[in-house]
Amino acid sequence: MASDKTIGRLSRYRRILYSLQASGKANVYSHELARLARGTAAQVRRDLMVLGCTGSPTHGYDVDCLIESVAQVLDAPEGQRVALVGIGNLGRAVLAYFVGRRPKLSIVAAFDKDPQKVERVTHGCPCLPMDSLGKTIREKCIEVGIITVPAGAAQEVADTLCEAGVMGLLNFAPVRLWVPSTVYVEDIDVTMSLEKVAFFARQVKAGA
Amino acid sequence: MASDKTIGRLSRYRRILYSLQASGKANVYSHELARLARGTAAQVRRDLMVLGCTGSPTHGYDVDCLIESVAQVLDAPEGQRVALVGIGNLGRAVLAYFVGRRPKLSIVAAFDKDPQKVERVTHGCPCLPMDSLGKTIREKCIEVGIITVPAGAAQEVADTLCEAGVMGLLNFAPVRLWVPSTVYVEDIDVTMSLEKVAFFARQVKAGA
DNA sequence: TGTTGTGAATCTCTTCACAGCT
DNA sequence: AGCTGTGAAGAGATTCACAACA
Repeated sequence: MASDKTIGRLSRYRRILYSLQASGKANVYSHELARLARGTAAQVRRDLMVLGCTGSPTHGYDVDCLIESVAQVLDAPEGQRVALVGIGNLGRAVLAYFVGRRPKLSIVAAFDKDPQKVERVTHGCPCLPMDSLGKTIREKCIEVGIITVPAGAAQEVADTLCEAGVMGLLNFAPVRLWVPSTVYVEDIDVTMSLEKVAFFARQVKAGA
Repeated sequence: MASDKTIGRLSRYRRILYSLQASGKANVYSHELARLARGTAAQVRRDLMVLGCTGSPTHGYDVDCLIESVAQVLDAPEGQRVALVGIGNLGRAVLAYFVGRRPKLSIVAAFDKDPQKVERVTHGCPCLPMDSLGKTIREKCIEVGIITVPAGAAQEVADTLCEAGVMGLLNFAPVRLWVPSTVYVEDIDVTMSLEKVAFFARQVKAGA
């Protein structure tokens, strides 16, 4: 149905729509949304086609309706639970950002192998010991895992998560994870992104 | 010349090549590299075409030669300097990961508006006050900026960085940055990635 | 045999362009 | 006039497939 890329952009649109809503804007044109989302008007319209929601030539799209429609695609009606593994600086940053932001997608448990970090509550999220990982995933019906452990520990964590029934992983560790083909993995590779930026920063200077 | 995507993959290949080198492997076939990089053999060969380096049907590619060739594309001979702005959990995570990892791409200064965090050295990187941002960028000839400040502060930081001559930005803040068209921006949008993972985690379960 | 290097084919994503609407 | 919705065209990236080679 909707491609990987479209799903990503719908998420981005949603953030923009929330801020438009907060600023009291009731309607939005595709070209406005495009400007705010680094895209073209045609692309926005294409993406919005996957939602049921239709726009009007006179007022554009209704902001509330779009938010509703995006939620219908992106959010699970019954909600989805997420576990974060690795409470280092990165893990804490992700926790701090996410807690309470999406009612339908909440980080319900964090794990670390360091007992110092465990048995506390960080950003409203209980921190649990690593050896209870599989058990907790099953008990709390957690479907998504965020891996913020060092590279050397990532595969083992992924194995435990997958075995416990997680169907999607957001992986910050700079290694390829081997998981069953039914599990969706998205990598966030900061080194790659930074090297890309450095490369194109140079190109611009050299080229046109 | 080389596309955005190819440059990204070259960076990924490099990491894999380093680990192959560390494990004493002298040669590698395209299909091996593909397996380690989530790609196809044909794709790897295409990507490697942009390097001068050529492989042999009998032994595949020479690992040392590939590393050398990738460096010739990705690294600036004279090196590039990076500044990180925003020493929160996320900023510290990025600092900790990067320090000393790439001789040709080093974070030479970090900035924060909180005086508590300033005048210290984190992970071998001097932390400076925000009001010296522009001045330091110019003095140290910094070409790349990493933005790890909250969303509300990101645009202002970007403005200062661009004005001081930075040509590339790696942006973690969930906002669109407005910069001159000569500046390359790469966004890392964790919310988007997580929502994508959650979406496809559900699809797999529902679909095939 | 099994690999590389690459033209050609294919697939996917994006943009164009315009009918239909208000 | 200026927008949406969308078929069709275009651009870009990936994969195929095979000649050349060791």
